[in-house]
Amino acid sequence: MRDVARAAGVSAMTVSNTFKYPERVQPETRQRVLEQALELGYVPNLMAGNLAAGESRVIGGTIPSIRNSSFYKYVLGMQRAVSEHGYKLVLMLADTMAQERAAVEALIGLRVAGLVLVGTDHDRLTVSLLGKVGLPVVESWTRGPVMDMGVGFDTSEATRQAVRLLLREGRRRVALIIHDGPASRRFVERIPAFQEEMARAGLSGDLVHAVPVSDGFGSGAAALDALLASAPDLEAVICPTDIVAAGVVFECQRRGIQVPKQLAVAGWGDYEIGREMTPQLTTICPRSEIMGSQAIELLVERVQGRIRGPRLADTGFTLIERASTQQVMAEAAT
Amino acid sequence: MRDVARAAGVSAMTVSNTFKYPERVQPETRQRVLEQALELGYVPNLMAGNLAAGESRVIGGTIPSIRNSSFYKYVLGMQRAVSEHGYKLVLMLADTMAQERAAVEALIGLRVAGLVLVGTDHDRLTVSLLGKVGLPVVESWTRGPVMDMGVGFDTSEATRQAVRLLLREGRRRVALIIHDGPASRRFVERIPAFQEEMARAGLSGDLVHAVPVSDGFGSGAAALDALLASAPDLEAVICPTDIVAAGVVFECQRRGIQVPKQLAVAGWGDYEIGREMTPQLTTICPRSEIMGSQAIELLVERVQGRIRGPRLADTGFTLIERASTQQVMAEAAT
DNA sequence: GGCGGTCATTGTAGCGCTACAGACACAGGT
DNA sequence: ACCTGTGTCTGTAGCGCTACAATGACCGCC
Repeated sequence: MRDVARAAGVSAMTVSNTFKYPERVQPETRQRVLEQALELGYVPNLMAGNLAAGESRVIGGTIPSIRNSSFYKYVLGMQRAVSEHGYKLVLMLADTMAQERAAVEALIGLRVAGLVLVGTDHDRLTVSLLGKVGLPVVESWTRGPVMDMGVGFDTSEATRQAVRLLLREGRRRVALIIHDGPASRRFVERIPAFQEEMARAGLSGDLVHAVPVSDGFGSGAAALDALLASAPDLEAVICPTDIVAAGVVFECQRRGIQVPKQLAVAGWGDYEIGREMTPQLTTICPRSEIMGSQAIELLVERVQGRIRGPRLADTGFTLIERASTQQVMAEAAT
Repeated sequence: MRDVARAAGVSAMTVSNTFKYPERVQPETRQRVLEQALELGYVPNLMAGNLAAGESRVIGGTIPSIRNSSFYKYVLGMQRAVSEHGYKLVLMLADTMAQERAAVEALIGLRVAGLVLVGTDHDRLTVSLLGKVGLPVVESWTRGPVMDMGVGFDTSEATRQAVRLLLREGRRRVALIIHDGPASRRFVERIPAFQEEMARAGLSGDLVHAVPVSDGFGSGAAALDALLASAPDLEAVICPTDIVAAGVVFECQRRGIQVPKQLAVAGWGDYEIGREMTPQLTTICPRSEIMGSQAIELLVERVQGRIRGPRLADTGFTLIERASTQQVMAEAAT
């Protein structure tokens, strides 16, 4: 900074102001400073700046995996919102709670202005740490209870709507596939909603099967295999993601089971593949991008002191009905 | 830090050492400090630390999009390698050159130890800036020429191998689909290799069609449409990604074109969908995870002064032959 | 008993920047 | 001539930490 100041014939403070408060310095002076900065390859040291100012315009986020296209849109939403507010978004990967804890510590170490985490399953230490440092935190993909603020939609209601759709189409023997494993507890929430809705129709909600996240399409094949073994009269499945649903459909094609005629398949997440494959997948669209931007909005408002206390934003969902669950005329329509 | 020091009855320096050089302080003292830190929710301020020490253990990365599963593995590889070396990885999204420039500036501002960028297409200012600050940079998914260091594989050779495979299977009318748009210039490299290899077999290499990245599966349908319009006798297509290849296959299913019998379809990237769909996709496997970890290895070695000067690591590729291009017995084998 | 060596711990200076208060020039009003 | 205000620029102190040198305390050895 000193070099730039000298080169431009001004004081260090003027260089600082040029970058932080451009309107405080005269256009010509600013111009001269910027030219010299460019010439010398000077980029203000954010670390020193934030240290001195005691605040940062960086928001941290952890993402459990970048495999899914829902997360893609979710991150896009966050990115768009941070840009609009003049913040930066830095992301760290966290597939396990231990990794999440390490990521959160690093981000606190960077003294980010706020944090966006996925879900409500966190290490005890992570939670107590966040409580102590008092950093604004948004938990996404959840309806709570949250540490501080949350964004998400009602997955129980979404599950119930999916069940009702299948029942309306005349299916009786309906199964629910979920994911299990350390980072997947959020799928478990869907079970009671599924069972309640089945019970309300006088049906059994015992066909629940869990598969690991990591197997992707393969999970669909495995789940179908297991479900058909215990229920050969299976008529419909609700999958944890469109990926699994696609896996189920592909496996049906291999086995000669007709979808949707013999088996209705509902997905979750409105992935691209669901729109493109044949038959197209019925799915729950989570409006991930809005969830991402909403998370940032909450954070920014909190940082700016415009809101305080716990918040929980409902970003809604849509049940998109497509060919994979439609009993009648499904093939004729193509 | 002072509070922790007071609470543990030691000096601030001892607290600092406890975190930065645990072996320098006696186990009991260390224990006492760590307890107090946990109690008070103290996390060392990385910014102040890095500022004082003049170095950081953070590596920055930009990713153009987190839509693809190749990038998923690539990022996983980087993450694994940074953990092994005691570094942190912070990621920023950059879909356009302008966004990349902003991300690079922010990361330089954070005074990261090194940077991993995707591809060699960068804003002029980004390149000159990186040159001036002298930060170690790895460009990935490329064979150069690079600013500093690079990792990647020979996409021309991969293209040639794909063409040869199709010719061996007896296809003559072969098309190449690529992506275009600002962030996709790397696909263009494949064109000369395609045309050369076709010419070598005495065939025309004029069937080259570009589609936008953003349309996903839809690009496949669009490309097939355009190609069939100009060449109804089309026998094979090489796609820029497995997503596009899947889109082509889905479109063929809609139109009643048999794959691979009437049309051979080769993908690129070894995405999950290519293994799971029917027919399975022939594809170029880029070994993305190794590319990610190799990028970090280069950076760490450079930072530690064990290597200097330009580097270009070849992480190789594999041509995986599956049903979507096999002329004979393709259906009988299922 | 004095000396060097080792080890745990501690002061001090300074990393690069910004908040804040002050300085200085100039305009306009009285 | 004096004051007030405005707009632009500058000096100083200090953000939280670490490098480095320095301080003791203790040990073993001649």
